Amino acid sequence: MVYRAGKLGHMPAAPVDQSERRSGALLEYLARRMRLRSESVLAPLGLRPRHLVALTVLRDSGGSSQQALAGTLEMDGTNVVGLLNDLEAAGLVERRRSPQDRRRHVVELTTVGAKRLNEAECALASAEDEVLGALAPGEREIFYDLLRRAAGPAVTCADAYVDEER
Amino acid sequence: MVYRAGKLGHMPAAPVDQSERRSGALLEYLARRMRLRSESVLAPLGLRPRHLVALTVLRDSGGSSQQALAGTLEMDGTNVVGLLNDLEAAGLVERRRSPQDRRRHVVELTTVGAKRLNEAECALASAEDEVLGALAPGEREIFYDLLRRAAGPAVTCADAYVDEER
DNA sequence: ACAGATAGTTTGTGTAGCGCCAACCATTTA
DNA sequence: TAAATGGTTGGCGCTACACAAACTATCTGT
Repeated sequence: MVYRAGKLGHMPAAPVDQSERRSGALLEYLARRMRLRSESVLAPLGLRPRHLVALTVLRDSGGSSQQALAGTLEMDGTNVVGLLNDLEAAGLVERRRSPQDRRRHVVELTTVGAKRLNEAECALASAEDEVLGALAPGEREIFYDLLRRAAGPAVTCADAYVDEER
Repeated sequence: MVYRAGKLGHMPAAPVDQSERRSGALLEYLARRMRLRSESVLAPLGLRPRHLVALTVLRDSGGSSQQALAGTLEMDGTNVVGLLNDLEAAGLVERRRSPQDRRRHVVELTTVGAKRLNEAECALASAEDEVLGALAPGEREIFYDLLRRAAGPAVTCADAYVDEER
């Protein structure tokens, strides 16, 4: 549904402000700031933001096939391979062949991986403090909750193995 | 330095409880999904997510020097030049020399730019619907508000080149 | 008025992420 | 047995970005 609030958007200075949900640019903006800071914080741990995302997904889903992971992360399968290679080389993740279908790899966090993820998240706290500094603790809590719920469907959908067609 | 659980070492093993600050990965994740969708929606308008961010900042700050813009966007000055070249070539933005300091360019949205930004945001609504679909409208409102406040300080701060009425 | 700093621009270099294609293996399914 | 599927590898090409160097125009301080 495309609603034009009216084609009159003009007036440079004091208009409309139909700021209902214009989250796109803001989200991008915030995420960028967060990433810039995260990178430096994460570097000593040998991780990059992507890795964190992948690890988080894996923790929350409790393991998934690479294909499903590629789906959740919305990135190309071939690149997922590289990502997992990194993580596995670091011992943070494990690929096991699925007993049901031995073509598949079931990817799971290792204990070390979970621990490292935890550390990383702690280390990240300062970055978040900086980026989300304008929010009060309570608000940040809400923010986190909303983030999680927004991301949730894809992430929490742990079954991850159901898929055909496509 | 290796991060150790040290002083906040309560709960070394419980995976679920420290759900306070976990926004980093989620933010990144959501932003990525949003960007993927935004790109396709924005393409027909000849814009990319970065442009959107820049335009948004410019609108919200009501104009700023390139240097200030580089600061807000946290990107290198030389790359801002290219970004603005695009935008100016498309007539969405205008560089005027500052009367106070003629070395400076004051960058401002043009009327066309404001209009285009508006259109882009409308076009983006569907992308947002998709990505934030799990949130109820009211929640989305809150989410947007939080985003805005979190981003706010940096954006609103811009050294206020007083200037209205383009 | 001159030197040095500053805003912006241009060009060029290097790095990294990522989508995509193609070839290939192991395995499953028809 | 043939075809489809999950994963892997390698390669191509594009884009974003930081960074550096050189240049112009302009400001500022002594």
